[in-house]
Amino acid sequence: MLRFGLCCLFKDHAVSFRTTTVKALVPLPRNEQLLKLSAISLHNVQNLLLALKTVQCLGIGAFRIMSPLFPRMTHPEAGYSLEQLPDGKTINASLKECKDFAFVHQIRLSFHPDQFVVLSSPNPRVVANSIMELQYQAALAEAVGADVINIHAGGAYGDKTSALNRFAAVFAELPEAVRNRLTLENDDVSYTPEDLLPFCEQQRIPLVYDVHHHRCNPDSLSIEEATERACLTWTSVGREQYCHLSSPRNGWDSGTIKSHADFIDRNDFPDCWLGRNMTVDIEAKAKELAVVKVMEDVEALNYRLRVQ
DNA sequence: GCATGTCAAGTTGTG
DNA sequence: CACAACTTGACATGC
Repeated sequence: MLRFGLCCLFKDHAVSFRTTTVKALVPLPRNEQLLKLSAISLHNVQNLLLALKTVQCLGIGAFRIMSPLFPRMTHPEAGYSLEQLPDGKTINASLKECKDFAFVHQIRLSFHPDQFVVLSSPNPRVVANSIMELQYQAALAEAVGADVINIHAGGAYGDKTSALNRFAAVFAELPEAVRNRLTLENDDVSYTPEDLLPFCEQQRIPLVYDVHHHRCNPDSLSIEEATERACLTWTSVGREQYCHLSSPRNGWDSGTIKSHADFIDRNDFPDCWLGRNMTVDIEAKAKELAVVKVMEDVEALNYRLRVQ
């Protein structure tokens, strides 16, 4: 069965996530910082549960959790632990509720740390910060039962092989909670599926195949070949494949193919994905509306196949 | 109230 | 060399 995933936010449903900035926190005395962070974190975890319930009502099978669910948690100055927050106990209880709900309803959960997490960087400070952030996301993933923390390979620095070697050295030393969740995704400027597949196969890191990035940044592999080989990086470790799908904002002949459209053009849905066992995250600005539309389109495509 | 500029962090490619 | 694009709002500030 194909299952479809929503990324982080909703368009029409009343689910909201709050955040704050270091700039706003730093002038406050510590106890007021913690009060503010506590209120935001509590709000966010309660809305995460609401998000999961909404997703379940819509028949959506996966949800990507916003990285700053607990904003600034790993920041050197403003950082904190849940135990330090006045509502820490309630927050932990709510996390458990999210985990139970996702398990009962089989909603697959994932994280996607943003571009600042770069394990291949030649700069040790960047790598150290990245590891901190991954540890935070792994603790969160553990608490809610998420099986995927997906990142990009990072910069190429003019030499992808050396960059991937640096990545491998860091990967080997990561805590188990990070290592067994970490996945790599082909990106739209540097690393193609062809660059990453041998590395992923060798390191036993699952490859999240982003077909939109592959179309923006192609290699010698067809979509069918990339899908199949990426699939093996998941099934060989007993896991369900994960892919990403989006459509270009202004069509494929515009100069802005990398930016995401509101909805998925049904022609962008790869035929070879029909009937597969995998999760597909829908990266589209119309959020849950776009996921629901893809599910309807795929239903129609399946119907047409059955009739033929 | 409402409009507007800002927000921790990295890297690449464009103008 | 500066800035936008990745993702995207929500927040903080100032009128």
